[in-house]
Amino acid sequence: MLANEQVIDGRCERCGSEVGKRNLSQWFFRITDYADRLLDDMATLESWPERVLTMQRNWIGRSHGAEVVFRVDGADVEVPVFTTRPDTLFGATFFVLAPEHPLIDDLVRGTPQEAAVREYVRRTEGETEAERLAEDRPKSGVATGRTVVNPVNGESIPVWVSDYVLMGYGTGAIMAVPAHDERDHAFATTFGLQIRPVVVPADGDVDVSAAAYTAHGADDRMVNSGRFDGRPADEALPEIIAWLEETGRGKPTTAYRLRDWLVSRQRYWGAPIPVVECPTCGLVPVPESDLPVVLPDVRDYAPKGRSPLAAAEEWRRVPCPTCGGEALRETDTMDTFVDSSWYFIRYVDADRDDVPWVREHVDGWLPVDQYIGGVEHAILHLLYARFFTKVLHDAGLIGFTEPFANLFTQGMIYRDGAKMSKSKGNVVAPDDYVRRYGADTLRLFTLFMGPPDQDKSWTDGGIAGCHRFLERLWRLVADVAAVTDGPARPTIAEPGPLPEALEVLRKTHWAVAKVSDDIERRLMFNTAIAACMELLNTVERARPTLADDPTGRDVLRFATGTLVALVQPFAPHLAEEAWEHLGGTRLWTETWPVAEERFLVADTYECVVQVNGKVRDRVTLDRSLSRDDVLAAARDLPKVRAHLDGRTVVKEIVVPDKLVNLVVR
RNA sequence: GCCGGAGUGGUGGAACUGGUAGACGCGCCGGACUCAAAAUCCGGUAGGGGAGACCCUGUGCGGGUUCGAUUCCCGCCUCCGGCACCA
Repeated sequence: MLANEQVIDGRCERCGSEVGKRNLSQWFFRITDYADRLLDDMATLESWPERVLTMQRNWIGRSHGAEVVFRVDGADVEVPVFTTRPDTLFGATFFVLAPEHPLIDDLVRGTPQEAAVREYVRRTEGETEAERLAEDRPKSGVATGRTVVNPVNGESIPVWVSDYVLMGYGTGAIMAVPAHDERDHAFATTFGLQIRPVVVPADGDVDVSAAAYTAHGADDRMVNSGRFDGRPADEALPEIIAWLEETGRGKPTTAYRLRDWLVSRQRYWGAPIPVVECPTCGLVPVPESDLPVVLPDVRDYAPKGRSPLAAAEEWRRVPCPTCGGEALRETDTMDTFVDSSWYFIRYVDADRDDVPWVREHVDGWLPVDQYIGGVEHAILHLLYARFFTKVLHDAGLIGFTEPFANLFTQGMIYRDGAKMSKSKGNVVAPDDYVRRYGADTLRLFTLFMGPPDQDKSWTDGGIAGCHRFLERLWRLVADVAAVTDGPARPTIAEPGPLPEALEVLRKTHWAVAKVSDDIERRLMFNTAIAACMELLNTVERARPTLADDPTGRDVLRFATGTLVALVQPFAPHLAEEAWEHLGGTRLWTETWPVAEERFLVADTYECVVQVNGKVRDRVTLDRSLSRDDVLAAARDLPKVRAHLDGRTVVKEIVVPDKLVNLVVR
């Protein structure tokens, strides 16, 4: 019913009910075939957040090592194991099979241990996932009474069965090296098995009776390892792998933590898996001309351990696409993550009903330039979508191999530790705040709280401040509309005589540049909103003066109209109303304001003057001054002079239009 | 345990490319308006010293590079997130 990724602490990530085990034949996507490409292509995802890439990397969990074949004593059976530490092969003192290992039956049949082993296997099968993964769980296991031969030294070592070995990773069997693996060490200690060190640090022996020696010192040497004795461990490792390969007892291998993607769901809502089961032909895919398979109408949608579709008898019965005989449809439906893995491709051609999409259209629009989603999708949706894209590319259906060129992950909002999300019933109920302050205030505040990629804790405090800002903006608009007229945002050719007019013009153009950049490039809505607040403060301060002058009134209108336009993305309702109040019609059809270069740069700047790196004074200087003039002006400042008195200037640093630093001794 | 991310005032956060630390907001303090309160407006608000002009200290801790470090490098601490019996 669920994929590995959808089980959190042994519970369903959606509904929280306990996950149980049942044997079912189900459908998988072979995502493991793409493990290497999913990993390696991450190098091309330069702008993806590091944490997402890391999570995917961990999830795929590629590790290089070797497969080593052990032969069962007294039987013509070979059991391969996977190890990342072939250099510790000589230290293998026992061997462990996962309880689900298919070989167990044959190994114990008719032996005195058969009953005990079967009992143990039965017990572990009954355990829930949560029980089996519980932390600090004491090791359990049972001896089979059988032995296998260690290929490197011919030694016979006992075979045990234990649930600390997972059937789903590697080969479901391990060579146990208690001297150099913590888990094997714990097991050996529990059952009194031999612990033999084979890799030791250069400075002498290490006590492996208390704990495993798992470090990889650069000077580690081999001991108890036959002809490798005394060799540096890091040199011996590749030699042992080469030797295993030459003698046919092993080979280099790569193992992955990633499992195949279980897509079968025994639910109604989901795309039916388009397969027909025919008594004569077996499993037959539904021909393309009959796709898509559409869900039947059913009375009862509730899952009851088998798919609700199984009850739709008429829908199930179809002629076999191959032989035409009586056959039955597959009744599993697909995981809904399957749909979200390619919806963005379908969006490009959403109104077609003959084909899902036309390649030329899709290649023209995709990959998605900027994808935005929550971090919670880091390893589910985003990994699946990448996988689908590669599969569709390999099938020649699209021309690109990664779906999302740039990824931005927004943080989550928490209150009292619970996340604010659709699926968790919105702990911070927006409705209350919408009722109290309106949707504009809520939206503005949500964006003002901080950078959108960070998690946030909701606090009621600040929202009133955002509401106050919008009220002040509204009052400004009303005041300006009352004392001026003309277009909502007039064109300003010259600032006129008032210094306030120039200041307001500069601030307005500064805000346009800042807000545009914050929205488009930086995705920092909090600082964009702060810039709007600054502009409001400046305009409000200058308002009485500007209102008394004809050009000033134009500037006032211009600044106010611009401010309204800049606020529009964050508070659209109020902005539209305000725009109309200023005499405009539809703000959302206007073009975005553009900052004028001539108002962005002033003739003067405030030069910071440091002595030995410490700020001692500031002075307003003309931009046109030469380096020498700047230095002279700086040195002439009384406060600076006091710090230079009786000392020698050994270095003068001038950062143009910014600061001067005088280094004295 | 492994892997990521982050530590800045009372508080959310800002400082984008190594160049004025604390923008903007909240809170708090003082003032104006008011019979009073609310709302609104004005001023103040990193810490310490000083009557004051000013001075010193300060971006988790300890070092380093640099004329100059919240920003770069090395070593630690703490918190958050992901994975976790993965051989």
